[in-house]
Amino acid sequence: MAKTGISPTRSEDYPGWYQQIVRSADLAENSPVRGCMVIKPWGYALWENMQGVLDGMFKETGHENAYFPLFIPKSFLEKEAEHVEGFAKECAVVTHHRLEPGADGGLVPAGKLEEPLIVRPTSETIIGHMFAKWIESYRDLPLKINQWCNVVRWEMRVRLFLRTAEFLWQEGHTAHATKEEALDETRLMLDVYAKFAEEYMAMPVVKGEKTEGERFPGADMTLSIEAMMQDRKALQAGTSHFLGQNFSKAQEIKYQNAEGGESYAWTTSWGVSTRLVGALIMTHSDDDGLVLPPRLAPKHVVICPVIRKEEERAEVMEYCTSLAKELGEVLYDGKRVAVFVDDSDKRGGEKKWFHIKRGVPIRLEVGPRDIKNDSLFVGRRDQPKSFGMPRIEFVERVSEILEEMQQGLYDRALKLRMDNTQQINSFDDFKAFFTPKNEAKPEVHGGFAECYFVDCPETDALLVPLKVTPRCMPVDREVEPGVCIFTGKPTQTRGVFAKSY
RNA sequence: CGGGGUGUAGCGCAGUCUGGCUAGCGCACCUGGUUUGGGACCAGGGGGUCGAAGGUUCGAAUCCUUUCACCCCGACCA
Repeated sequence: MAKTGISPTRSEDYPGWYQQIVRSADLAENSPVRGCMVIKPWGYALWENMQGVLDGMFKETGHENAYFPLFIPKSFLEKEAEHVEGFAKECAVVTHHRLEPGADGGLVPAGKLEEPLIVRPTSETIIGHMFAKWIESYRDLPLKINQWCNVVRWEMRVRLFLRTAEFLWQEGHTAHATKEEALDETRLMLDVYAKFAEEYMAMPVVKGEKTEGERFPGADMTLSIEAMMQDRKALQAGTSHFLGQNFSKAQEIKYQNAEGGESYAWTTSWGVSTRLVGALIMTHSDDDGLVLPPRLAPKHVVICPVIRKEEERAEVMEYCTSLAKELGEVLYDGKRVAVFVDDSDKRGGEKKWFHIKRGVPIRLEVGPRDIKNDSLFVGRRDQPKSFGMPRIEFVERVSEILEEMQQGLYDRALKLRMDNTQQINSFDDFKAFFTPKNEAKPEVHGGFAECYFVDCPETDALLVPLKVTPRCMPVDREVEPGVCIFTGKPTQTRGVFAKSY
């Protein structure tokens, strides 16, 4: 069948396809508030599953959750110079605390605040302030805190989940006695993110260090995980920052060491956001709709009763209910298989497409014919054709099938990345790699280019017209001497370059 | 903030140049019927102060003035 669930398709119009996926899968929609989205139940359930897994991983690595204020006094943000510069342009500012009736019948702000409050764009400053109070002795370290919250960054251009003015995230903040310990923490949390991305989202990532230009404002080192989307652009999916003593010095996060002297703590921060939902969509979904990795899918199996005559209803429904109960006892990935019966009065085809678009991994169709044979009609979201299978066999194998799907998604995504990653050794080849054949309406092109380079302003300047950025300098790779393809200088640094979101 | 564009039903649009019946169409929605192993069909129906304000006119979605909002391309985007 040529007809696709989603129009436009990926190759016709990738950004348009993305928007349609979000809409058709009922994940989120725009709100009356500029730049802010409404996350709908199906999208939020997905986020909740992500939260659940990550939260468990944070706790396993010794972190505790806490909550800090939404508002940050302006003076707090002013303490770390680079930090101010990085965020000042995109802050929402609260200046009043009351509304009064105005002349034209509307309301006007009144009660001007002595000091404006900033809606947090990130919480280093307010959390650092509290850390300074909580930390007195080396015995109070390390301090490892995480917060799940919303933040606001006044973006001019927004895309649902990928970049919105308000978004949900977690931000981890830790303080350590030594530099080495803080660096270990920074690396550890990057590993946690990479593990989550690969094992749960089925999304392969490149772990690496950011160049100076791409670094978090106020950090000494920023690590990130970078994933390739289906249009071959890179998406930064998580970051972990080593903040050195920049914030501890700005905020007086000091402790008394074992020798009795006073030392500044070493701090880190790390975060992932609802952008991961966007990453998930762009990694796996196809021209028929959303595709969810089973480990994060809010529902694994939907049972669609096929009822042709009213007399059949009771028997079919009873069969479906008992099947749902039986499947619900099966364990997948350490939890019960999430199964539900869709008894809405949609027609068969419409119902099928509804669940395809929403990415439910497995659809089961059960009608009188199947009941007679004690078999099921099984549709897998990763395969175009449905097939019959005895009920007993399906119940036995459901967990295995889900895991097979999970692995299949990862393998497919990894293949896409490998097929579109090239080692490039000259600037001419580099330009050719990133220049679309059709400038007016660029086709899907490029990918990840791995090149020797020197992180310097000359390099950055050459990248600007190509709209390419250094994504990261991969860690865990052997270092050999080479020549920078941009400046011709000798170097030992290799980077991954790509167009990005 | 610069350049371009668009505001008409929940969504997508036509109508505006050249003013004129009760403002239309597709999808969605509601009702009834026929259907139902795959995105149904037939019939009927509900839903609009045409972005806002002012003006011209016998008459404005349409012309004029002002204004607001949004979108696209730049710029910006830890």
